Amino acid sequence: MSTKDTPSVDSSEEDIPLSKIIKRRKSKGVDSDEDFTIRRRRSTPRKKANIKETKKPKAKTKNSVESDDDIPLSSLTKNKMNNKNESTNAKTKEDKGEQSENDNGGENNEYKWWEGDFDDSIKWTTLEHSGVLFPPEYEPHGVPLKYDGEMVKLNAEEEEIAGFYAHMLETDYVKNPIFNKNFFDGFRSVLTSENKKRILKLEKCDFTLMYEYFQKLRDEKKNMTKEEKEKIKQEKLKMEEKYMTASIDGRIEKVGNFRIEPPGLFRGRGKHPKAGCIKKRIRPEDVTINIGKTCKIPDPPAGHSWRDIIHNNQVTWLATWEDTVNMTPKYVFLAAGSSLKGQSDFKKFEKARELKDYVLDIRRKNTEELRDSDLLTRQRATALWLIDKLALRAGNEKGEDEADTVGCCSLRCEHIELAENNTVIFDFLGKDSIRYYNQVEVDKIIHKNLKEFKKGKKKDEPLFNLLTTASLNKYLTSLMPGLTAKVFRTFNASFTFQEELKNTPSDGTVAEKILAYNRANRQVAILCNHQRSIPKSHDTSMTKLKEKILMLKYEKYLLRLELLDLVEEKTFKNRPEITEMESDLDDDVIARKKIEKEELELKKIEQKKIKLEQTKSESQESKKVDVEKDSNSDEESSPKRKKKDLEEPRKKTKLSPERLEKKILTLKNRIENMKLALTDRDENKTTALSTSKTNYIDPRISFAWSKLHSVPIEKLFNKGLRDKFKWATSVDANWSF
DNA sequence: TACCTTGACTCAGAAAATTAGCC
DNA sequence: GGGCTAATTTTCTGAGTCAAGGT
Repeated sequence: MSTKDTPSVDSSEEDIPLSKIIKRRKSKGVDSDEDFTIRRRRSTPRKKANIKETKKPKAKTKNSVESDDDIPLSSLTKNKMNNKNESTNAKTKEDKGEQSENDNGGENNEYKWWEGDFDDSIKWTTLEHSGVLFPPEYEPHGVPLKYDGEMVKLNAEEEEIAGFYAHMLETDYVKNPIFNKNFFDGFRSVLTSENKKRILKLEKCDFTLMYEYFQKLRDEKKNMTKEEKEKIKQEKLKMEEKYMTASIDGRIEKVGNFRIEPPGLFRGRGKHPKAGCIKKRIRPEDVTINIGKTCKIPDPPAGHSWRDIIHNNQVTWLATWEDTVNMTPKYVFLAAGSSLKGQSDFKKFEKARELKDYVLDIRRKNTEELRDSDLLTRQRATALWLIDKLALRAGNEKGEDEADTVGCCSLRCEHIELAENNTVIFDFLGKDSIRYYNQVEVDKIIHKNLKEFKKGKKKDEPLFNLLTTASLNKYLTSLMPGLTAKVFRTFNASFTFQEELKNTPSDGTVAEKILAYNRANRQVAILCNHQRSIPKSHDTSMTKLKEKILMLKYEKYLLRLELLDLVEEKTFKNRPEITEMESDLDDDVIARKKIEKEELELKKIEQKKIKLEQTKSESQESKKVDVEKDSNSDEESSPKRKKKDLEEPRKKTKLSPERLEKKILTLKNRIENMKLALTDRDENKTTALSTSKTNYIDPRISFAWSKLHSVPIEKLFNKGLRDKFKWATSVDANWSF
């Protein structure tokens, strides 16, 4: 089970109702940070100016007017965002370097919204963009479908749909009966009446000709010359360029998903009832554009028109259309590194930090409510306990036409098993149909409550039958403004991460520190149940890496023997790094590595010989001498010789003791680093670290840690993350979540 | 419902490893 | 033999995709 070392309740306030405590604290200006062992981050009360309550946008008319008269954001005052005592000395030269890397196209006048206040109820005052990019029109290839052994010529529409399926022949989707049924229904619906009479069963359809044709195209593309590939890339870039950015309040920012999703088969996850349904082609007539009122409306593709043009500056999307499978809206947004997304991220993490001031009281009140006489209250308290301790998602109700996945509020009796010693076994499919399995020892009262909630219910009945996410969130908001179930996940992820980072060896190497960082990250990923499928090549690459380490150890062993031949061992009396034998390098391994090394050398010699013979046949006699020389060495390396060699003294490098010593130490470092990489990779095979890093862990923790331990931020965040989190770069080494 | 965040997966191309050739 | 560079192959990374959540 994942546990978190979260703060304990302040005993002096234990018996006072939560609402009174909050009121009392607010009136006294008491900051509950005192309750925490982690470092305080501010002396002034948490600024509220930056964290405005999220106003529910008013119901908007289709053509609501943008407020062009609003004050430009850039003119707003300097801020308190990374509070003064933290940020004043944090602007190092290094920071400036980082910023220049992050800004748009190398310009230095980047909009640093985090250095001022921002009002996020109005998302923009002017917004200009080029609309969306449509996928190319379908071009028929004429490859037929085989039905019951006979060729069937398809028209363009039929062929396109058949092609969607043919593309997926090697995937697991085609093993899913729901996927197949939905596809086949969709396919038959576009068939001509003649083909409809003929094509009756999917099992009799053979898409391999099309599949092979697509493979051929793929190979051709792969085998293009570098120049051809580059030309295509440039052409694509040229075509896409204008869609890639938008001008928001006069600033150029990147657009995220400017490409309209191409038609295809819906790849619903898990047992999604609509998996395999046809996603129809989206036309300009389906797309609504959101743009500044005075800005130029992008031209739709020739012969087409947009569905609608609106000017709604209370939302961030640039375009929207309706998904033809689930009838839900899809949007085009700015990229993750944009100011709007950055502000949203910042707000999210500040909200989670705000919870730190409330969480002790909320937990205490919740502990009381676990024993409340009212059933709804007990259910709510138990659910909140699970959300807090296990970082479960809220768990909204889901429709019949969606995959059967659950979160906390939608858990059913069948999803938990009550075992001995107050243990609860959770086993259900969560978001994306990822299995959540956890055996947890819980508080006695939780076990008792769950038992009570299950009593008399069938296995498919809801565990928390009186609770909904809406009612839970309404309750949470009454405890802290803007608090919802989701905030607990962010709070606990960031808090856990910060706590785990305390295990960083401050005198360790950079590699050791990174391992500690990844381990902390991994604890969060485990807590949030972020899984990934084991990479196909995992076992092979692990074996390879292990063998490589052994080979290095063997080489180090040879050098050590040589050194000890030249220098007396007692010289290295207090130098275990020189004298110590590698624990896993026993006689068998030494013998095996010896053979491997020799085989490698043999191979090299043979290759050299082949090469030389080629040269010889091509050119003059003068090479003959060399060839003979090599042939001799080959003779010596015959299997017979190999066996003999095992008992013979090893070859020496004839290096000086100083050089030998240096080489041994270099090898030692290489071995250590490789071992760390191996451990890291193995521990990571089923856990996806990126999701928590991107969405749940406050990036300021990482920037602070990177400064505190002198680990380059590039080792922790890739370019995309550095761009996304540029607002967090200026925290100092002692910043605390 | 509308709007936005969270999430796993894919695949192109970057990076690393390996090989070849030269001095 | 060793050090270096360039070419080629293999492995890994991350940007992009779009589905699936929460509020």
